[in-house]
Amino acid sequence: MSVQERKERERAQRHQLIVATARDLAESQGWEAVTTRRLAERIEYSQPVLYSHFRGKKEIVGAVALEGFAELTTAIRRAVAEDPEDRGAVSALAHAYIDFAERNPALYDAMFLLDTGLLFADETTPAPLREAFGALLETLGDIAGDTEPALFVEVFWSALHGLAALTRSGRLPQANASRRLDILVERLAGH
Amino acid sequence: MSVQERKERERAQRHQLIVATARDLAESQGWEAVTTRRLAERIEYSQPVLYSHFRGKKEIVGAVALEGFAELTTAIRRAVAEDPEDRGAVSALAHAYIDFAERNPALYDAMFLLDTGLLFADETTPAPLREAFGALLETLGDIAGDTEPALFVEVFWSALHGLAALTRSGRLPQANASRRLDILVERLAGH
DNA sequence: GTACGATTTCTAGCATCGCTAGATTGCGAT
DNA sequence: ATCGCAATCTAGCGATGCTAGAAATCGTAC
Repeated sequence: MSVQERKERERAQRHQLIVATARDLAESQGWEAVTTRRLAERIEYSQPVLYSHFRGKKEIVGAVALEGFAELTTAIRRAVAEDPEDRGAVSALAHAYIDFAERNPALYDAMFLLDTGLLFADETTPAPLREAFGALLETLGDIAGDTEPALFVEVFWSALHGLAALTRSGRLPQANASRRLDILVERLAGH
Repeated sequence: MSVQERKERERAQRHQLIVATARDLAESQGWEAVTTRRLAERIEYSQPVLYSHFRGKKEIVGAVALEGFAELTTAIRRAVAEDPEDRGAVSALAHAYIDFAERNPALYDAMFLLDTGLLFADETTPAPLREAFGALLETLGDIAGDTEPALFVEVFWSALHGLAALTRSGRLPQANASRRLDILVERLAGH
């Protein structure tokens, strides 16, 4: 049975190669440059191979997004751990979120902008998504006051996403991005 | 010179027909269904005619977006006028914004999601965009407190957009949308 | 070592996309 | 009625995502 195991291992490796290549390409030239032909050329296989791993391009973007959620979770947890005070933690979380979006624009797009078919708040929601939401809940739940924690987290997250999305698309000027974030945190977390 | 005038009038009419058709098509079947071929067929002209009015598809989407900004402005102003009390006005504005996004999803996408090449906060920013921002500023400026009004408005707007965008893309459940909005308004406007 | 059989991979192609060059038409001016 | 210009169309280019069917590869059995 060793042969089959090797094949599976190689398959898994190639699967990961596709995801990593798509991410690389997206981060360096934007998602519009991630075409099945370019992707196939980069991994040194023909296009149909992609379809033996993924249902289509959408699912490849989804796989990249999943990586993103895992990384966002650790980025948030790390930032909060460095500043565990209530108010400081919230601010650290917010800045970590925005930093993440700024440093991985294509990854962020895959997670929150592009259509990946990934289901959020649902029974079939992939673990990394739940985990990321959990990371937010851990620190933001404390300052929810009398509002339902999950709902408050969704609101906070939405506000962060709004800033990230509008800034990224050039609809908000790059300047004062940090001041905007501070205003938001003060109002949402304040007393 | 009446001939030339008639031609210009007809041209302007056709220009508007293209925009209206693109918007119709987008609102009824999504922007991915708005192709130059389908658009040309609907207006009963060949594709190249589109390019005698617009530089390309992007500019057509931009023209639709411009309509959206004008309509958003009146929607906000009307909502605020109906409830001019400070706190009520802010809540009315927020609900009007979210209602607008929900009722005109494709239009909203053109304004805030798709790449239209429209420049925001810039000298060359089209009037309807400035006007929309102005409408926000009129009511939100009052509750900015000691923070710079323009900056506060940007933050408020971002938060609204975050809610709208995540809800629209299915990343936030449809349920409780109104409660989320109330939480947001209370935290941003309250104190 | 060789030949078979199944799995893997590739070649080639489809329909569709945004966009454009060059032919063709139609219309106002003479 | 005819000419010339402007408006419009036909036809096509290089891409896109995706797939059917041919070709090659590789483990297995003799």
